[in-house]
Amino acid sequence: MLQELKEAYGFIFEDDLIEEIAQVGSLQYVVAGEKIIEIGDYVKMMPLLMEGAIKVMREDKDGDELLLYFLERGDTCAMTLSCCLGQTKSEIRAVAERDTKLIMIPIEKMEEWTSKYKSWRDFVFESYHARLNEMLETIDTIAFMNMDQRLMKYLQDKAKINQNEVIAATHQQIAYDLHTSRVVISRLLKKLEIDGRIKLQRNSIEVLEL
Amino acid sequence: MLQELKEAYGFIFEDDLIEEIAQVGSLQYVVAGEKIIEIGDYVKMMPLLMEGAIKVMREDKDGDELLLYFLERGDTCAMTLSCCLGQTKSEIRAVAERDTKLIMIPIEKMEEWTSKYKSWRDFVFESYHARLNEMLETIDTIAFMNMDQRLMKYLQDKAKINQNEVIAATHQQIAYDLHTSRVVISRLLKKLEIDGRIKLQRNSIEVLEL
DNA sequence: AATTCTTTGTAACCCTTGTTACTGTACAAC
DNA sequence: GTTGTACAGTAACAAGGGTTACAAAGAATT
Repeated sequence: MLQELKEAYGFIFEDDLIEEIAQVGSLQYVVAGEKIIEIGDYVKMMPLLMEGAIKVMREDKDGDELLLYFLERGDTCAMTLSCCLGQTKSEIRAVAERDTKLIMIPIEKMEEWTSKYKSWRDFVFESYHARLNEMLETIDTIAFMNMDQRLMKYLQDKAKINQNEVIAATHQQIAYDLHTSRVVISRLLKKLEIDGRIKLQRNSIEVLEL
Repeated sequence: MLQELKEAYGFIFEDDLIEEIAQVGSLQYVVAGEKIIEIGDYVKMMPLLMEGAIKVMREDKDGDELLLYFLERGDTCAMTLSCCLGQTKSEIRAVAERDTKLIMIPIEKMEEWTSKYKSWRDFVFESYHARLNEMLETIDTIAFMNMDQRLMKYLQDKAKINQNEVIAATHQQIAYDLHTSRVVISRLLKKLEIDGRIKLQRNSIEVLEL
């Protein structure tokens, strides 16, 4: 674990801190599609993403969903972080987008490391910064873009995070992520295909324009 | 200044820190409507809100605007905070919603206080937490609500932040904040008036249902 | 091969929101 | 008072996107 930690976080954390993480952190593997955190959960551990990717979603009272953003290696979930510190319930749902390896850190360490390690403080601040910017981008997307543009951006983001220009997803699944209906997605996807920007197959979409 | 600082922040900051703030901070008065930070500005000072209220806006390349949230006494702008730490440009615009009194802190102090004062760390984390939740609420609003609901929520929020159930605003100004057109706002306001939820006058709106 | 289930394509329709255009009214400046 | 300007009301229409309904095509099961 130590070696992997150094690979993923060696550039930002001091050796002392990395060793502490290796000691108190517990490895956890999550297969693609599996839920990591549910809305309303109390968060007792903070995840550091080692490998894979995580999809962060928002849901309202009526069960309407919306994709917020993806997390990659080196990221941590600032929302979770925020919940850890405040001892509040999770406001979001996290689902493994790919097979994912996490290191879970007990929240008691948070306070300790924050005063002890400058690199940890910087990491936490940087995470908040990154997450606020992701949220801003999400707001830009839903506030200023039409559904066809949102869809294209979604496909590009998803191809990138899965490191594969062929996306495995049904129209219905995409519709959930973008908080719209399957019919709308089918309609727009067909239009994108006619325009030569994607190629449609059953259960998968190839993004031609990246 | 010391006395006011104790009133506004005495419950969260140690006396030592409050004295430091009083020493290095500079008071600044901003009248309602005046701009505080523009998109693209480099941020050299961090504001602590003593009195008044600030409106935080997002704008895209085409000049389309959207209100993100309001800040009140005791708040700081986490976006600014985030920019200070990262030495990046502002992603948002801040405008005084009411006459506002700020204490501006040089960003050099940030790093120092973060390692020195636990209460400062907690404040910064709490600010991030609050801002992330505001952003989530903003996303909920634009993603899950219709324009009539958004408008009513906007009027209520604005009445609250201005501590006055009579809102001074033209339909056009509201339209900018909600990123829609004047005609749409006029239409929906008239409907809200017919439903007995507000009362319309020229240049002002009285919110009856709070 | 026949059946069933899942996924996709598409038409028709409706509602919300955005656009254009025109009118009337309050208010300030002259 | 007359004029000009900002603000508000409203009609008519357009566009985007949500809904319902149904058909066709793969894939899985029997």
